Amino acid sequence: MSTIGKALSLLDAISQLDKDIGLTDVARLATLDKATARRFLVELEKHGFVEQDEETRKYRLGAAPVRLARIRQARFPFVSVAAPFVKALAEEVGETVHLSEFSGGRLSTIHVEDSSQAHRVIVDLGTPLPFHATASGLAYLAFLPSDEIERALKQPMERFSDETVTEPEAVRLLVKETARRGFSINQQGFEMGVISAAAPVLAPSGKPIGSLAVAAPTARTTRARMLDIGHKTMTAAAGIAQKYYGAKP
Amino acid sequence: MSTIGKALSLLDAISQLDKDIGLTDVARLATLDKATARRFLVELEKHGFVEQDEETRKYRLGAAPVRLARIRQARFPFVSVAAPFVKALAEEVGETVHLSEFSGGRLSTIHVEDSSQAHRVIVDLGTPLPFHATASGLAYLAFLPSDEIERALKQPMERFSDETVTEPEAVRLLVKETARRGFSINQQGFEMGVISAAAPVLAPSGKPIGSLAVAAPTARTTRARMLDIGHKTMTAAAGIAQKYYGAKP
DNA sequence: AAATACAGGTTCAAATAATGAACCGCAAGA
DNA sequence: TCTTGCGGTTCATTATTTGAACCTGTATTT
Repeated sequence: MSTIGKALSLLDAISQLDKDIGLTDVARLATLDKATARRFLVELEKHGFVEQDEETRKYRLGAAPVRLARIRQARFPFVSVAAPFVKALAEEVGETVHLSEFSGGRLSTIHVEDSSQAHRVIVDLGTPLPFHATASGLAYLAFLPSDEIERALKQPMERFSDETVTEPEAVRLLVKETARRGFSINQQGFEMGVISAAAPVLAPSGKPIGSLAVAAPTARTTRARMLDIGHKTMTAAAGIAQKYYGAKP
Repeated sequence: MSTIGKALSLLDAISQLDKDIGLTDVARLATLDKATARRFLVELEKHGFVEQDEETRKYRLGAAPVRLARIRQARFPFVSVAAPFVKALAEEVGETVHLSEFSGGRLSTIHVEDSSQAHRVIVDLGTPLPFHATASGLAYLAFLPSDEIERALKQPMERFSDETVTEPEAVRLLVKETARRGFSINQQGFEMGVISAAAPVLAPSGKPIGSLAVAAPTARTTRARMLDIGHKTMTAAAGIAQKYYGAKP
């Protein structure tokens, strides 16, 4: 892997932490030598992607991405266009709704609207969503060209819970079902006790750019309710796509 | 410069463009060999920091910073805390107000609230604000420890307009005046026809983290009005700091 | 109070990755 | 048809990255 790739992976590792991290730990986490990690951190800090706490000497994500994100969103306001739909859907179904976007070879959560109920699913911002083990991932996969689906099915499939489907053949079936239905359902494949339904947000070309997903505790879901939620999610996702691509110059 | 630094500078160059750019052009812009630029772009694209238009083959800023920015803002909600103050100030003074943050060795605009007036100053998101030639920069400088001020004054000072102050001694005077007064005033030093007033947003330690600035067309400003605006900006900046540092865990 | 452990940070010879001139193939314009 | 300029690639040369061992300061243990 190139130096740049390694540095960006280090940044990625830091971004997935919710607290500051020391040099030794971050080097171990990114499987880099301490000296190498330090050089990368210094370089990243120079550009504002990382910052070091002056007191504790620990490192954390810096402010530079905020600037870049504002620029990106001025041209491609995906989150701001989608936010009202996410909120409306969360209110309609009374469950946590999250939006993910494909970027850097994976799907990551970029917006969350929590359910108003006390017992609700918590989704972390920035979490990478594995294609085979989440409703969002399946919804995304299902609308990819078949050669890209096959390529994704060849990747090793990590097990996240007792219910994770890790057989390529079984995943292929789920993907086909999702494509036919228009939305996906994932039962506890990522986290026990959570069932999700998701629909892709499609570009005019037909290519998915991300997913909209509802995550509910299994305790209050039935098959019928999930199908209903799935349909509503599909409608909302289509609404996002229409507004996002319609409003652009 | 390290490979990482070069790649991040390339990313920075791309971010400052408001349209897509081709390989040859971006290589020239970043003063890199075409082959080198391509390798960097591929690496940056793998991680989602850059994306290539499938049709035109041109490159643009990717979606990865959006994810990182959301994570950063969940912990340090500088923009979202400041936004209401920015808006209120814009309404109060009837001019364009912008917020900048120090990151990666420079001050960049991260939020803008346009004046409601037809004749208004346009501030671009993401624009780097030179310390010596903008009100924001002077406000930031003025509250730095004196050794850091001196270091900044030793940097070469670019001329942006006929009115840009480029003499270190003259800038030092402006900085001293700003420190005494609590806010800065910059008359057409960055762009002709624009006069600005700015105040720093200070951390509890006393270190500035960014600036709040009002930019008005010279045509409708008087010295008295700018002083009034300056005071209001100072109050708003202090409000941001109080809320930002008060609300944190 | 001395000893230990471990943190952040640095050094420099050895190992590896970055570099760029020259190249290819293609498409638009002359 | 020929030329120009684009995106993209190649590979011998060159410069950068690498990491074991090293400092130094500070908690923690004995």
